Amino acid sequence: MTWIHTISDIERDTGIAKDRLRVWERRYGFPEPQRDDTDERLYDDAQLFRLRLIKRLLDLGERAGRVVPLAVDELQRRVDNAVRPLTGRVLDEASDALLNDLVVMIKATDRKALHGRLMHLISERGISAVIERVIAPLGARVGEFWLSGQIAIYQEHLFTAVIRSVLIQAMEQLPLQSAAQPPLVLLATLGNERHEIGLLMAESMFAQAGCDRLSLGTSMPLNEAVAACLAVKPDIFALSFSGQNAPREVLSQLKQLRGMLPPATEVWVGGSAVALRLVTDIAVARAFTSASD
Amino acid sequence: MTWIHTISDIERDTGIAKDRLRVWERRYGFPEPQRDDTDERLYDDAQLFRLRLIKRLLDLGERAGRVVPLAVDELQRRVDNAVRPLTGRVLDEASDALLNDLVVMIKATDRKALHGRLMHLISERGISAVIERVIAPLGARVGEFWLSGQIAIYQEHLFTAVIRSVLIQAMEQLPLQSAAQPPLVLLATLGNERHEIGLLMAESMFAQAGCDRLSLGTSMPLNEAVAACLAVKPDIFALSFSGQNAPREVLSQLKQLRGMLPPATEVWVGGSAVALRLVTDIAVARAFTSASD
DNA sequence: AAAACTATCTTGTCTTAGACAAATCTTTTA
DNA sequence: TAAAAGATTTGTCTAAGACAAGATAGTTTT
Repeated sequence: MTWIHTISDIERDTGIAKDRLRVWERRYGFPEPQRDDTDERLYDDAQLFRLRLIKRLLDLGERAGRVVPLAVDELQRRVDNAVRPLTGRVLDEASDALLNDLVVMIKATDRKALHGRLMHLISERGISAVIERVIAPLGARVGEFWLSGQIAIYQEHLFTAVIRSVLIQAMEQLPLQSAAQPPLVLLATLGNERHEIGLLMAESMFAQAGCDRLSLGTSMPLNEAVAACLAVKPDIFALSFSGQNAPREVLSQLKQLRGMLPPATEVWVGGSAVALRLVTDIAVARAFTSASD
Repeated sequence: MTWIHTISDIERDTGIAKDRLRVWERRYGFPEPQRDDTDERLYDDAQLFRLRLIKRLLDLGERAGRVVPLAVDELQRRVDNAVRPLTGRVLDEASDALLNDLVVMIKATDRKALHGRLMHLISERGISAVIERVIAPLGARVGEFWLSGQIAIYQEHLFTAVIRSVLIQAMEQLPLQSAAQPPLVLLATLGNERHEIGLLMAESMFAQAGCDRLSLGTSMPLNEAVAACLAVKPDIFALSFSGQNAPREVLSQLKQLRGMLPPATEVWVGGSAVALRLVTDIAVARAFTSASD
């Protein structure tokens, strides 16, 4: 059942622009799709999968000419190598078993069990610990499963929905701030970044730290984020970057941002895209470099 | 200070694809941008504004040939005419004054005042009433102000952030359900619809009605929404469509959806895109046809 | 050796005009 | 009045070539 995809489908599903796909075909000989009766491109599942792997490597900093011509297994190998150092930190057996449990719930779309288990964990260990040791690594696993097709998109959305609900509920249950003037944190993700969970995890950590917070939501254009920040004058501006982001992009955006904001505003950054490398005069929240997919 | 925009900028800011812009230029003589030294298109602010109006009318069902060649003031007139029946229902003086107050707060980016005032109103009148009579019309006004450039994008984002926080907080404060088995509502927006507030307003209404709810978030692909719905088996599947949607699209998506879901699952629809016209065997939530921008 | 400057690739995006199918409007026929 | 047929409209696809910004490699200077 090797589905047929138009070039628009591929653009939507991989994030690779049509022009780019056509030029790769011309230059590197891949992807070479079939044609329909009016000579329009038709891609199959194998090509889509290979393109997803390629996109992943490009976002990690590889160059097109070096990866587009590679065979699937070689691509897979390189992606695994690049991802393992981030995801595959050694876990004790108990944690691993717990994560497996949760993954099973996700695959069975048992939202109630998932919600209940997570809320229970939070009441036992506190939000921060659960985010760091359970939700973040779980997110990473789900992302990997999705990439390899073991989890459907809708299951990932359901997972997201449950996590959102859990985190919001947990935040509401925190005791009210005692400090008269808690620091204000403004949160956002930049550009095309749609990863809401990373942002919510960050917000939860700040919430537990007793901060006042305002989330701008995902996908803020850079200049608008700056404008908002100048208007709100927060103590901290926190950004979340998921692994979907190209490290280059992240770095250049952060530099721009730092230049445009007053020095009094601290810029904090979290998310797995950041774990790769980062040398700037911008604080990297240690607590949540591990967070988000 | 007539800014210069590349064709990519215009595509991003209006949602009109590059190909489409070029073909309009060829066929209707608009927009006819300047060229830089390498013959690439450079659009100015006036063209961007006019294109935004055109896009609005297209989304309302007009055809390109009929509106692309029109002058700005004619476009403006038609947009106003199309929008007023939705927005400008007669308000008593008190409501009007209240809305003006809130708009002033938004323009001054006074998030605390806005948050406080809305929470106070909710505690007085209840969530549903405030959504229907305050938040929804306020959202419509903000949308209009944004279109006419009186409110910056970041101000709209801040507004969204405040509303989000208010609604979530209000939902958490509702008394726990008394019914043993409250109906489960699954919520989502389809396609490119990113209007989170519409979805949150809908969720709040269901919350006040004592429903159990699960929000899939915005921008679900249609087939994934169906898959999620089949997996979760909710009693009600609720969709929100903002005015950004083309009525045609909405209708066709709804028909597809109804065909793919089991008859036992009710499909409810809300949002201003729906107010235009709708004749299907799908329930239109009267309570929130007025809701969302 | 580290930093700075150049030169040489690489690579994504823009350009052109023509073709065509799907959607929508208009007219005709039952 | 409704359905069928025909005529438009309109968005998207195609092609190969051009080019600028970014990345890499090589050279010179501090």
